[in-house]
Amino acid sequence: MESDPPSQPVDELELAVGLARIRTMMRLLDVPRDLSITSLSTLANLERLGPRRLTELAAMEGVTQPAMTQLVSRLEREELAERRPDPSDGRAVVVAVTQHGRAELARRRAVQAKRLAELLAEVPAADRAAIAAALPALERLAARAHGLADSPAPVPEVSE
Amino acid sequence: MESDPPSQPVDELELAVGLARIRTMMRLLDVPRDLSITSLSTLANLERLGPRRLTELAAMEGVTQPAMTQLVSRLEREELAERRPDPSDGRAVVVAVTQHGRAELARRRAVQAKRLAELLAEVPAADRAAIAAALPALERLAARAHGLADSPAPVPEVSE
DNA sequence: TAACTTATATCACCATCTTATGTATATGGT
DNA sequence: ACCATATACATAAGATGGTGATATAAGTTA
Repeated sequence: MESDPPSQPVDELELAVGLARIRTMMRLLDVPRDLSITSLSTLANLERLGPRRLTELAAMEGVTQPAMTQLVSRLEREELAERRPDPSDGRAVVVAVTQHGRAELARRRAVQAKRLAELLAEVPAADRAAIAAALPALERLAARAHGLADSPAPVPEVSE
Repeated sequence: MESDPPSQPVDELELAVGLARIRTMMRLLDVPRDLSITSLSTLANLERLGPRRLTELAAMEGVTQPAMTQLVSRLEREELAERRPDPSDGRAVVVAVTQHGRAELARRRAVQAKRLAELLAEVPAADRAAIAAALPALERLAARAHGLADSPAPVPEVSE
């Protein structure tokens, strides 16, 4: 759907190395340890995309369905998310983030943002600019990996 | 095209969100599951920085020392890394990546690079360019988080 | 309605982390 | 030189979060 000129200016191998380091960096920036990475990522997806089926969430996170069942149970126990029946399918469960879940996400992001700001302050201004410029592109890249990304209807979301 | 020294043009909150998604993306791109994320990150650090003390590695990865002891034992069992005595300190252990470890790293990176290339092909060329342009900046940012980064002498490394 | 598929849950097991603690080697004050 | 303390790593026991196999209930198809 969009372009692929002759040359690709990206060294994918170097990108793989760099993004792996970013991954480690984010792990180090993480707020203590009371919620797993996968749980947080799932919460973030729910916030971004709206309520989703359990199986769908499992696929997005690249974990098995039983793992997602347990993960959602944990989220529910802490009232960060909730299960709802699917009116169109009695077998299915629709998972939605709660207000508390949103607040928790915001809280953690604020902490990470603060730490990121400290790191950013240590690199050249040109680096900050390059990172800021690439951020939307990185988001779009990440969206591709989700398989579904933002596409399947963001859903207005019923407030709780 | 960029640069604005005084103000910092980075929305750290948005960056936290974006990099969290990149983190999830990298998890999805990961080669199956026979080596943990921390193990891979440790191997990569050893390759990049040269042999390091166990405790130092633990700090870099943000895990406890016992966790690193076990992790290194696993790496050693698979001959991806090895323990060496520290001539200057009888208590200490110096961990080094092996040839096999390097090869394994290269293999995995090649797979990830291939998958990244597929994703990159789906985004606009301008996005690829922006990402390529930001990559060195991202590496430098990640280096900051390591605490030690590339600074403490890259060490020539004795070949095995 | 029987046979099959699909969505989720449950179970037993495994990997990897944590905290608490043990052991050996350094190091510093006397 | 010696004892007290600190440091580097190892070990043990428990928690957490994943996996594969399988159960259950609800849709789907013929």
